[in-house]
Amino acid sequence: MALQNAFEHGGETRDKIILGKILGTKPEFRSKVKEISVNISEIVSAVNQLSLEEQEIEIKENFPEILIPKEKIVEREGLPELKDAEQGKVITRFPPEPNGYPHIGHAKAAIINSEYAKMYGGKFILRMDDTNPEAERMEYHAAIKVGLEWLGIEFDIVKSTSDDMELFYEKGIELINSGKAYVCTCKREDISKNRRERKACKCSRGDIEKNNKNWEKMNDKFKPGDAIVRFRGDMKADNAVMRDPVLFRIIEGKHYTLGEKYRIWPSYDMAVAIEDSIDGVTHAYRSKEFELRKELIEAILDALNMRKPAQGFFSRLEFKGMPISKRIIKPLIEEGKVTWYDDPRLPTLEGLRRRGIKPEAIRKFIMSLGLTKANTLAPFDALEAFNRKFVDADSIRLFMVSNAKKLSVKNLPISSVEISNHPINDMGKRTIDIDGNFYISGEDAQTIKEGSQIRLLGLGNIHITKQGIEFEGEFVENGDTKDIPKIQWVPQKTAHEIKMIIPKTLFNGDEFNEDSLEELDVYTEPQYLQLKEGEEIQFVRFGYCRKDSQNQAIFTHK
RNA sequence: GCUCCUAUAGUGUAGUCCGGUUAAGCAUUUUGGCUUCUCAAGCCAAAGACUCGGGUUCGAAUCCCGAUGGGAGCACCA
Repeated sequence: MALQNAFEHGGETRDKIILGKILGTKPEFRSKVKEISVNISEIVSAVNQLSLEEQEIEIKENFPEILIPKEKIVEREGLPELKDAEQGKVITRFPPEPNGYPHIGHAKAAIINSEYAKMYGGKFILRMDDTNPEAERMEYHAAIKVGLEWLGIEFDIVKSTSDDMELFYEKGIELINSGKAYVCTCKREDISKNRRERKACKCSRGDIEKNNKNWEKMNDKFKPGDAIVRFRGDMKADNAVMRDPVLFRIIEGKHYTLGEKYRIWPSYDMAVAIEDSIDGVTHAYRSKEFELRKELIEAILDALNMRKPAQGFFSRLEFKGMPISKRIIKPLIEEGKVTWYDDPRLPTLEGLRRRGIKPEAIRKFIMSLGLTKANTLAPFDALEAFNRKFVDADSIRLFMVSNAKKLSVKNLPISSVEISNHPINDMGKRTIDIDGNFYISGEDAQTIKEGSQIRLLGLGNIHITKQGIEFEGEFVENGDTKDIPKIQWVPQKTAHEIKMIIPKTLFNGDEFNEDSLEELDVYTEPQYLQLKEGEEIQFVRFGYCRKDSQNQAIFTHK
């Protein structure tokens, strides 16, 4: 063994390492560490005396088996195993609130939970968490559905939290009657202050009868803010969430599906606890800002003698310089700094889609992030790398020139040229008509010298006879393709002008990046017009872009 | 302020539960090479990490204690 180790590490080994290896593989020696370590030292020094060549000979003669390369460690695929998970019996869920457009953070929660359901052959629930009529709208509900569909996430059950209002009331009354909840009529500021100071208020001493009466009053007499139902937690608890939190409150706004049918609405904790329990959710994973609520949710379910799901948490997903929260995005839209929620600079699902990010890439990317609780600010280039791999295989290759310069070529022997749409995969060919008048891109033009040769990709070599604002050249028959600049081109006659939009980071630190959207007027081949909207293109030597419309393309990435 | 969570290369992670067969694996990034009628893709190679300080142990990324950095919660939002 010493021999092997020495050979693998340049002819030298150390006794400590050999000792570790022996103890690691043969536990029976662990009680005799002292004795064997003496032996090991002797062997090690003997081995180190040998030269690398001598070691190799020794190995070949006596232990040929160790020359066989070691197996690589297989990396775990996918998500880590769930605790207490039984094949076929796992139920997970994704409970978004329809209060905004879905973004990459939603994608993470949805993908992780759906993957787990898949992994265990279980069920996956979409539950619209709509218990705050003031914030929720059909528009958002629909946007979330569209986003999830785009991501390719499938659900076994689709429901809304508000489907179970009567049940929440039932459970709420049960809590009141068992003395585990009470109606508090204190002022909002006082409640908050008491929470901070860990003091109970007088309402918590009210008897059950009074609480029942007040609960009835919440239905009509009390105004929003006058009364709330609080869970009898522990005002002295270190976990502030446990200090008699809200279970129900009065909201008079119109709910987007139920209208004004109800005015007492359950809080998040109440709703989630009951819903996860009755929906049969076995494993509830959500982002870690909810971590403190785990204890509360379990306390509520204990108080009601209801089944508890296993709860897990993962870090929030955000990209550097790409804000996720409505609080930041909304003003940007209002000020016209970004156009809408589908602005390609935004990490919304719509934004990512318009930018040309594929749902498969998002899934892979999220899976690669793992399930850690450490804060991550994922760099966008990781997503791009995944996306590039998906997109490369079926992106048509097209020519596009920016900052166009004219080039006229004399004695062209042909009037059209056929160019392959993809270098490896069979995506057909296109024919481009040519008459000797081309556009080439300004960046290439700068490096072109009079008297030199360039190659117009797929066409042929050109001997440059004049450089300047406009270029002139002569066609070279059977030009050599080695060691010569190869550039893309577009015929002037059929050039189609489009706007190229290049999204950049929205924020540098806290500061809005005024140059976050670069716009270029570029020429591309007429073939562009034949493509479907949303198709991914690779503009040769420029990068991958998504066709946004007949006149506009969005740069995806290099 | 109080409470909780967290810490592995530039970045994201695997390994940590159950210390040794991993002088730390993968991906991304960067650089070089091969290939190529693209600066893409593909292939090959290189570079690069266990936050710090103690303790336990023959042996610590892994267990314990402390410090420090980062994040979250302390809403009648979810």
